[in-house]
Amino acid sequence: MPTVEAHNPSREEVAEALRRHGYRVTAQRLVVAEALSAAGRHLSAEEVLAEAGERLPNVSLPTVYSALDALEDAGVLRRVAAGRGPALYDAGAVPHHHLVCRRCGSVTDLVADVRLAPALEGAAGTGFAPEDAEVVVRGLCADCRSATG
Amino acid sequence: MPTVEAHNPSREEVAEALRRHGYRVTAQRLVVAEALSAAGRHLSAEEVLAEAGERLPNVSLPTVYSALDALEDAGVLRRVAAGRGPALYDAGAVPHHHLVCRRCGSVTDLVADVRLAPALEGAAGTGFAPEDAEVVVRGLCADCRSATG
DNA sequence: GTCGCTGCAAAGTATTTGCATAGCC
DNA sequence: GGCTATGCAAATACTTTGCAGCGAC
Repeated sequence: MPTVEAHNPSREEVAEALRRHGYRVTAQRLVVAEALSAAGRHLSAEEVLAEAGERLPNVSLPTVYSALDALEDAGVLRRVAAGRGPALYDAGAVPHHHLVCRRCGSVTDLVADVRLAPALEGAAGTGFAPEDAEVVVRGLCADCRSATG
Repeated sequence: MPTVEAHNPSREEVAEALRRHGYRVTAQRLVVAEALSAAGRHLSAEEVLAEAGERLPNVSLPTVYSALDALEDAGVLRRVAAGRGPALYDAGAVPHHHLVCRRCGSVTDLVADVRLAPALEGAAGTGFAPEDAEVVVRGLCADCRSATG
């Protein structure tokens, strides 16, 4: 159950975004985007492969990585700044915040109303071209907190 | 030139923090903390090894990782949520924000006044024990912007 | 004196690259 | 039809683990 309601872009919208950024539209890329949307949570490349593999045979891990790169560049999904372990991908086009556990590396969504405009303006002032911003809260998740005190 | 003035904790303060968290104080750990402070920017484990190696002979990469783990747990430094490539470490005890380039993975500091209290409160409400929070702005750095349009 | 930390080597995991073929535009 | 993306295999990059000896407490 996702903490944030995502828009879940349609195949058309994904295809459109890919074309607009100069990428070709392939079945693999659409399936990868769809698998991530359907999951409704953060998935690693390997988990994406498992999901996508059920919808399309003979999908390989390198292809998943390649598709994730293209989709990220097209703005359809984003790579989540995880702690340790494999990188996680997030289907949401809706920006939201993340809770990262310092101990186990888990990443969960957080809904909070934070005014990020000052950060975006400050970024633009340094020559950086900001695209989106999120708050990353680091600490201990409920499980790790009760386990280690 | 660091964008944020760090406090650069003394050896005593680092030793104190290690002891308080149940870690032993070793020359390697002090040197790793010192190398990171002296650099005044984000370093990868390998870069830390290069810096530390000049101050202490026979320091190995696994020891650097081990020292970084202990120091992070003791709150002396933090692992920066980087994009691609090796993880970066930040000596600053002072929380600040980061600009992450989606293209080249560079991470630079950002000074901005953002009210993070709502995020911390929201996190605490879910059972998560927040320790610190930062804003991560994603986009294209000046170099990548001019290179690819 | 005990137990954790280091150094070295080696393994393990995550991600990228090379090359021939298939498929989008 | 040209040129990019795929699939497979192999390589690379990063980080962790195992074990014997040293050193902090």
